[in-house]
Amino acid sequence: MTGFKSQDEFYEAGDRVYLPHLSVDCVIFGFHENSLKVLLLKWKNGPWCLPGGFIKHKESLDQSANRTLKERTGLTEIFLKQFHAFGEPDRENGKRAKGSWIGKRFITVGYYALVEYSKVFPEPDLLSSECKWFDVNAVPDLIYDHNQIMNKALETLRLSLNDHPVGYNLLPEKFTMPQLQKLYETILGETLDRRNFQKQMIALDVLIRLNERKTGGAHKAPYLYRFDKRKYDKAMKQGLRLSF
Amino acid sequence: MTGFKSQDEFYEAGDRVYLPHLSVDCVIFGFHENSLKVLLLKWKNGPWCLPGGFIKHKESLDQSANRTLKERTGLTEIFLKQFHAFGEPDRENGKRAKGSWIGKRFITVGYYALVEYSKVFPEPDLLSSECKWFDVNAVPDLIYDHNQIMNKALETLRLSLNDHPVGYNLLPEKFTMPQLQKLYETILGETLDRRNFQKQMIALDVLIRLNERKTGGAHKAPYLYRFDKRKYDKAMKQGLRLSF
DNA sequence: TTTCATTGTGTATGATTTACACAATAGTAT
DNA sequence: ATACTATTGTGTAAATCATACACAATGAAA
Repeated sequence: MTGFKSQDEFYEAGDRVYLPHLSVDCVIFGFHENSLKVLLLKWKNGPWCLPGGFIKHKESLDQSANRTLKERTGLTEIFLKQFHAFGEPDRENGKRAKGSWIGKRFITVGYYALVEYSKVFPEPDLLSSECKWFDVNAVPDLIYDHNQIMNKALETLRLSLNDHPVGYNLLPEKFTMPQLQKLYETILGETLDRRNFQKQMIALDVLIRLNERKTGGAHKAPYLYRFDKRKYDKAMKQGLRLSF
Repeated sequence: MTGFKSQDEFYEAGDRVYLPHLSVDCVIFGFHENSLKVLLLKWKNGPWCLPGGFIKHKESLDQSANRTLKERTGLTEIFLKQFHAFGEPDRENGKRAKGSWIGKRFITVGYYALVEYSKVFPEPDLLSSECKWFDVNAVPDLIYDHNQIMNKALETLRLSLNDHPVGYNLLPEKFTMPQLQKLYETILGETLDRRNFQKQMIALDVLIRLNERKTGGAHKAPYLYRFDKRKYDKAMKQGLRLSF
């Protein structure tokens, strides 16, 4: 909602800047304390919703989604992927502001993002009072069809796990094997064998084990790893194939 | 373009019926004479393009795509799947009709369909003079970004082959194992081992071998098969897993 | 110093995938 | 009629991959 000073101004004049009937919504995933999180916004005096935005007249869908993401998280150059367009005519039942351009029917294009939790500083937008992380298993009732959109994003993420080693996008630079495994287990919603998991990850040949261990935990200190960017990019181009 | 009597009327008054800035485009795949085909339209005095349509004010995206498909092929209840939305601001460079609603920028939602070639009777629309099948390997230069849209559809189809036994949608009711294999080979763009292919297909347990053979070929007559709808549907629900 | 939860590591078994060859047959050519 | 040719139908062995599983080492906390 760049360029608007107030909510009223946005309601009245948004259609000079944005295409009518079209929006993007972002399902922003992060990983923290062994659980998968999603970033949500709370409307002023209203329900929670996915962070979204509109499409400027000379802007691509991807640019619009990136802009939304930057405004909510401060992040640029992050993993962002379109996954589905939602266009039921009644998807926004109960919409207010009937008269305004924004009260009209909207088709929304869903994107999901994978971000490093610790690098995000959630920022509400003009219309919202709060912006914060929720555990994906404890998402409240969202506005319109936003629960459905979120679930579809999660499903897409699950299905694409085997082609995209998501650790690279969701974990901090240095991480442990148990952390990486928890990430997979959280996304898949099932537990995995520790030894077999490690074997497969090592076999991908995109990880470097550092000569450091993560201390501070109450037990045996695990090794730290990082991704080998060169090998990672090469593997991505060829298309990975995992089997969980 | 239901309801319009002429091209002029459609150009002038389309925006009373359709949402602005939004369209759907359909990549309709068929299989004939051992090659994968795609159905294209030719604009009057213009280039070839994908069959597309617009979204009525109270219509969902899926309904709009289904309507387009029905109008071009006569078919209903066919396999139709949304795969991507295309929204570059310059994707329609060189567009005519600048003044009209239709001359404005459009975001298009891509669908691909799998249809039985022999059941289709291609019908041009108001704006086009021809509607016919092209081999996917011999598609002409299409308007705007339609080549890109088609390629993305093909890529999506390839990636989803292992979850959707496409034979059911693309082949006639009775077909031979070599036909089914050719279909897979054509979509994947690689050859497969004959015995291993058959083994996997049989193992899916969705095929019934008939006590008939296909005669007329110059060589040994192959058995005919058909899908066992019950088992097929059941297998679909559980999610297939092939490995080509 | 003991305890406890967690980490690091290898092998054997079963399942899956791949590679591969020869006899039967339906038309075609002679 | 006969031989020819391209294509079909079929099974097994080897290699690869996925799975199941246990014990010693360690770091912090008690």
